[in-house]
Amino acid sequence: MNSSPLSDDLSRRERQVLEIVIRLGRATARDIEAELSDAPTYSAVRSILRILGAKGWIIKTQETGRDWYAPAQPASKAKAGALRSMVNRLFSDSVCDAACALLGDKKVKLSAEEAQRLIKLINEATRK
Amino acid sequence: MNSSPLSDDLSRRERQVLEIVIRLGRATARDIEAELSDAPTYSAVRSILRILGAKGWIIKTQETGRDWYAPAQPASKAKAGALRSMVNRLFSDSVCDAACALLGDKKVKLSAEEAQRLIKLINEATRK
DNA sequence: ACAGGCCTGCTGAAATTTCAACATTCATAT
DNA sequence: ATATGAATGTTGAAATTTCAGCAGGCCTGT
Repeated sequence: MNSSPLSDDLSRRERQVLEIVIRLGRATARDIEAELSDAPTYSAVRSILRILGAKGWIIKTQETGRDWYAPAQPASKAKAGALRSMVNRLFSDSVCDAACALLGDKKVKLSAEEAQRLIKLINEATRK
Repeated sequence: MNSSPLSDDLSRRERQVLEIVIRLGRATARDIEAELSDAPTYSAVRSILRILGAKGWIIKTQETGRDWYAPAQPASKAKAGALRSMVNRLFSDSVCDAACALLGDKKVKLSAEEAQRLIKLINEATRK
């Protein structure tokens, strides 16, 4: 079925690191070490990256002898996929319920532009 | 800071199980065993539940000698929190970007009621 | 050219997670 | 009242995850 990337296939550290790679889009091991709040050794970070590579979640490229890591899927797809997977697991796959939970938070404020962008998408997704 | 429930504090299995408890709202160990696609022993499921209890994520109540498990927070809060945490980690905390990723999926279809519900929330969240 | 620093690849051990088995207790139906 | 099936609590070993150290290679600046 639907592979649940950030959920079922990865250990805790692996997921943490993959999420950082996805958020940054492209990063070196040092970047990731810096992002990790409770980071272990640089060496350990690299171990995790190697595992993520072996599992096919990230790809490694060389540039002047330095390794760069990026999500195997385009970052936007990886993000959307992760979100959908969580919606599936937590909200019984109801995108509407999830979006409501997100937008219903009193602390969330939107600019006029943001509101417009969202409303446009909603209209497009509404069946006539 | 913001505790990242389903992210940093839990092992893979623990998160899997907690997500089920949150989705169901209230469940017995047997229920969870049934929901787990790659379930181990009933006994193992209970081990995980015990750990989740010790960590404070779920609470256990007795009813005619049977144990029921429920999220320590109301399920709706737990869900919203998990979502927010993912938005924070993957979308640099931009609720708008996350909602767009969710609603922008071509396969997502909304009913007229759903669209209305969302638009109402968006209006309320938009600063004048 | 070479020294210093930072990178990589690899390896194996510590720590955690995951799991199953066992003994015991409790509800229920006969 | 008691037998039966199912639930619980606990323990500890297997499996995985997590991590650090080391050797060697590649840039860079002097």
